[in-house]
Amino acid sequence: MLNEPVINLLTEAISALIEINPDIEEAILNSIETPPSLEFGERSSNIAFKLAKPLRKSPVVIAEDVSDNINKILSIDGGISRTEATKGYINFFFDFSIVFDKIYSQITTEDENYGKNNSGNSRKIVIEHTSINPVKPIHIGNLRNSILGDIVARLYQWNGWEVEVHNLIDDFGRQVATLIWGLLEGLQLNVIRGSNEKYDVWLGRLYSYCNSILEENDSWNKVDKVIVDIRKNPVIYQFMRNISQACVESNLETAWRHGITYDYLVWESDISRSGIWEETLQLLEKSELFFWEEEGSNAGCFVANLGKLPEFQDKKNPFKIFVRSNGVPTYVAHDVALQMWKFGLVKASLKNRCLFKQINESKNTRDLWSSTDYKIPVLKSPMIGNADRICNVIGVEQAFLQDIVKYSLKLLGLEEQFQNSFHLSYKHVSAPAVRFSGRTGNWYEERAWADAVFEDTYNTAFTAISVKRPDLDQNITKKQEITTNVTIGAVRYWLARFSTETEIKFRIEDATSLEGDTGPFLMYAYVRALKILDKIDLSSVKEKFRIENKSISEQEKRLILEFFIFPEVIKSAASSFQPIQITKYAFDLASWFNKFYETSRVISADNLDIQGFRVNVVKAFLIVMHNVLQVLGIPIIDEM
RNA sequence: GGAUCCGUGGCUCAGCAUGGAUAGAGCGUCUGCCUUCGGAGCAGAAUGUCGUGGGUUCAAAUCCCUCCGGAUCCGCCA
Repeated sequence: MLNEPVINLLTEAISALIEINPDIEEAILNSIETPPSLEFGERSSNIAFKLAKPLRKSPVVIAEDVSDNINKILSIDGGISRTEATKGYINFFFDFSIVFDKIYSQITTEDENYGKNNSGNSRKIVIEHTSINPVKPIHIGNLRNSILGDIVARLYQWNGWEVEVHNLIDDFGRQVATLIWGLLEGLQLNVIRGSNEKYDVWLGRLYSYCNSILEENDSWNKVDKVIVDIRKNPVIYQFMRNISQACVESNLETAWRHGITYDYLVWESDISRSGIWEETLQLLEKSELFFWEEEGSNAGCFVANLGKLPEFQDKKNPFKIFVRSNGVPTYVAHDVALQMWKFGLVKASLKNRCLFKQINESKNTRDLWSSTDYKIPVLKSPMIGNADRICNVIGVEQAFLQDIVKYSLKLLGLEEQFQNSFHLSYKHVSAPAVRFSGRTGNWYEERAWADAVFEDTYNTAFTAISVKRPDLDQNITKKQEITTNVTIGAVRYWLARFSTETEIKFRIEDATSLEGDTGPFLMYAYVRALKILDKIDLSSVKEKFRIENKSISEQEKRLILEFFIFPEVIKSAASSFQPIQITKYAFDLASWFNKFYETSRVISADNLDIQGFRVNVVKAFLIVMHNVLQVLGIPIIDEM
């Protein structure tokens, strides 16, 4: 919206110097940027540098020519008051009295939809996240996964996609079998559950204990037997399923308190028995790139020949085993089948039931469905799967396997699905001494569970609020409500504000921080803005005011510019799967509001025209900030 | 051995995709702003060979190569 008049003017002015072709059009489009400082205007173009070679003139001269041409054809209607050539750059200066008018009417008209677009065109994306083994509580590393996935889900909704969030429960894996082995052996008698201990926390301790016993006696083969029993013995299966279900429900409590919700729980055992692997195998067998190996070390295995793809040519071993010689498919084969199922390429005969009504931080309810082993489905379920796009949120250590999943689709000639398979990969959360690994059990680092981080942050926030709001001592319910919301905001923001390629170093004082580049900083800016409108007598505020560009301060201009770019940030963050872009934006927006707050008095403004203008700036800010917080899943509160 | 990612003030991180104006934040330190539209804030100061060495370019934190340091992956494990 801000760029369009700039592009039009540039194109017209440049056409006087050189013939416009699509390449130049694109170069003009890409040349627009935000200058480092407002002394260089509000928008600038470095197109003169790009034209230096074809025109065989210096960028400085070109910039001056273009700028002169623009000033000849300039009319104020587009909001641009003048241009200036500086050191080869062409800088555009806006008249904010005009520009703000436009953005204000757009923001107030669209209100809580400001920033949304329909580029998804109702296509469907399935986002899988969390997906932890149901034997332990959620730790801070899992929480990073969940929050990244949750924000990406919100982003896709804002981009007009239908979103379905899956959480895969691996109840057929080695970890569950280990736990079940321990329970069948009666090891729970040695790990007594505390009276207030959360169920998944206790299971986690028990699971850890099981591992240590197996390690001591080097008796891992006992787990192999349980793996078979779980599959073959209905009584043991049901026992396992009940334990897993209880663990998942305990995990869900943790997720919900952090504002994370799901649409569908996919149970690995249901998936395994639904026939999707067999169906997938039939499809794979039709391709000559997947075959049953008859000789060599892989004899008797069903393998994929990845060496046909340039991406895998330098691999030492281009053959990836999908089915072992004993007939059991590998993990990656399951993942390929699962991916095919999510795309609707194979039809699983799954039965579903509605488990819970989830309530998120905006008090909206959302049904949580689950696959089930019940003989008869409880209710008719909504359409599951049939995705146009898939995003799997999985740690970077699984990048190779996710590549195999994706490229298997390519080998099958499923180019469309190949292009729409995304792996949102992120690095681990680490402590100075230990890396939290769910596998080995050393995740059991004190205070690194999601619930513990929540509690620690809660306590820090509670102390802070006790100091800042002594008046709330009389209203403990309100105080707890605010503390809870501040905690959710702090933890969410902290886990989302790092690039996914950065390994987060877990330090409790960073995680629980409430000042500076944090969630509460954003929430506080919003509260401050609300308080202005609360306090001012709106009936005396001028709705039609006259203001000149020169009486609009730099802080006001910067804040208004932030309003403009929000819709672009929503698009960019979704297409790059980088929630950090939203946290950065939210922080900038709040920062500029705070600077505005310090320098531009609203209630005691110099005159009623300026006051009317500033009231509208505050109103626009509230809408944009509200929407950013919504995308981040940070609670929107009116006092703190 | 092969592959991928990371290395930016004392600490924790943005920026790199698509090369452009004085390399940005937050924390910590120091100085100011409590006659507060709510100080979880604001203004200012100090702190940088953007790991090293080369290359490409009018221009490199950003692209290419070398080396150093760190992480991860390359199972008939899941």
